[in-house]
Amino acid sequence: MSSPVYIQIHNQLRKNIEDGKWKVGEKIPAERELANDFSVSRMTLRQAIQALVDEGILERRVGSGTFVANRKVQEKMSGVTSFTELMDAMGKKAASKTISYHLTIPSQTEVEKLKLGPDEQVLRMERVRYGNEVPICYEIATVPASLVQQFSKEEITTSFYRTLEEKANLYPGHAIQHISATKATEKIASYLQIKRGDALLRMTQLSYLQDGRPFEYVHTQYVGSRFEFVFEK
Amino acid sequence: MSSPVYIQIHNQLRKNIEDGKWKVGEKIPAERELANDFSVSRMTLRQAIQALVDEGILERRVGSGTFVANRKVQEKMSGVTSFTELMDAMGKKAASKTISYHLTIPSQTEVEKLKLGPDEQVLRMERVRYGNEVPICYEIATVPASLVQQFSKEEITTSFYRTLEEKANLYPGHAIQHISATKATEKIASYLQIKRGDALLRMTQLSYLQDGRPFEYVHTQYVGSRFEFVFEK
DNA sequence: TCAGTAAATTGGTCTAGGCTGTTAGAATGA
DNA sequence: TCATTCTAACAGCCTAGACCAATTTACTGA
Repeated sequence: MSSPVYIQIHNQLRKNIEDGKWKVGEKIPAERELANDFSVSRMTLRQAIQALVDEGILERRVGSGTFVANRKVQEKMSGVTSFTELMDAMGKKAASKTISYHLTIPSQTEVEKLKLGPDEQVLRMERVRYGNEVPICYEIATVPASLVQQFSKEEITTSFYRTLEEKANLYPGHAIQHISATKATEKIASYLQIKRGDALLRMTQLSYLQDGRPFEYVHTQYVGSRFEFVFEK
Repeated sequence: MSSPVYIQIHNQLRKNIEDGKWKVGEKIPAERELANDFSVSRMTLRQAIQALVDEGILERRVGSGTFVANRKVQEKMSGVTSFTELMDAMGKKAASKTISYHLTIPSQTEVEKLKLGPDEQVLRMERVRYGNEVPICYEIATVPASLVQQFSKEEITTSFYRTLEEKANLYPGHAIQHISATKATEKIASYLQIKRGDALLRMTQLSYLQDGRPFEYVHTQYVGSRFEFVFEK
C-alpha cells in the first residue's frame, strides 16, 4: 500500500472493531502500546485514533483510556450506509431485483460527477429494492468501468463496498447527498407498485474514496409513503 | 487562558478571518511562518489549522498554501440552521408570512413529541417562507406555552433561538429530523402557489435543549421543485 | 522571447521524545 | 469496614526537528 501509515492504521483499527476483536464499550490498548505494536511514533498513531474519534467510532477518556463508542442508530446514518444495513436497523428483510446491469457510455451528468475521462465507460446498474417484499426504492448506480473490471458481477452486486476494501484496498471516504421530492413517472410507478404521480423522495449520492476520487454515483427514488430519512444534528 | 494552545490559536486565526484581515480566497501565511509568529511548534499550529479545515473555513493546497475557503451550502447544514441562514447561503432573500399564531391545545403528536403534561398548552405558529419572493415552504412550529410566556410575539417570531439564549439562558442541543415525501393538498398548494398533488419534501424536526428537554416541534413542507437538502457524510 | 530546468516554498507525514492533568486502584490509616 | 491518600497508568498536549511530494518561482540557455 502506498497510502500514509496513519490511514493504514486507521483502516486496520476500524477493521478490528468491525471484526469484533474490540467490542463496543471495551477499552482498546493504550496509545503507547499500539504505537509500539505498529512500530510507529505516538504522534502517528494519534492521527489514526483522532480520525476514528472524529468519525464517532472511538471515544477518548483522559486518564482512563480509549474506548469503542456505542453507535446509535442515527449515527449509522453519518457513515456511508448500505440499504441492507438500513433495513436491518428497521427490522425489515432486505431484498433487491436487478433490472439491468451493463457497461455503457456515461451521461453528461455522470461524466461530470465521476470526473470521467473521454471515452471512459461506466458500469450502470438499475435495481428495485424491497423491504419485507414491498418495493421501497428504484435505484440507478453508476461506477467507472475501470474500477470494477477486475470483479465479477457477483462481487459487485452483493457487496460492492466490501469487495472494494478487501480485493482492491480502496476505502470509501465521504459522500454528498442531495435530497429533494418529485413525482413518479409511469415507468417508475410500475416498478414500485404505486400510481403515476405519487410522491417520491429523490436522493442522489456521490461517494468519494479516501483519496478524494469520486467512485460511485447513485440516483435513488424512494416511495414517499414507505420510506423516510432520519438525521440527528 | 487555560485552554490548550492550539485552541487559542484556532480562535485567533478564526478571528483574523472574521475581522477581514484574511479575505475569502486569500492565502494565509505559511505554517512555518505562523508557527514562528505564535512561538509554537509546527505540529501544534497544524492542529489549529486542521480544526479550521474541518470546519470548512480553511482549505489546504499542497505546495501552494492555505487559503480562506468560501463556505459551501452543505457545510452550513451541519449545524442547527435557520431558514434565513439557509437562504443567505444560497444568495436568496429570505422572507416569511405568518398565517396564524395562537395559544391552543396540542395535538396527540405534539403531546408525545414535546413530552407535554396534561392540560399543558402550546403556542402554534403557521408560516409560509419565501426565497426571493417565491414560496419555498409551509411550516407549522409548536413550542410549549410554558416556555414562551415571558416573551413577546416579536421576540418569538423574529429570532426565537436568539431570544431563548439571551433572555432565558436556554441553549438548543441536538435535533432529530425525519424527511419524507408527500403530495400537496389543495390548501397547501394555494399557500405555496403550486398545483394540488405536486410533490413536497416533508420534514419534521424535534429540537432538544442541551439538558435534553424537547422544546420545539416543527413540521415543514418544501416545494419539491424549489428546494433540496444537501448533506455531507 | 520562450521553453525547459533547477531551486525554493509549501503542506503532508513522521520521529522520539517531554511535560501535564485525570483516573482507577492499591495502600494506608481510622 | 470505611474513608483517605498515594501511585502508576493513561490520554492530552507540545516540542524541535526530519524527509517527502506537489507546486510555484527563478534562472538559464537557445
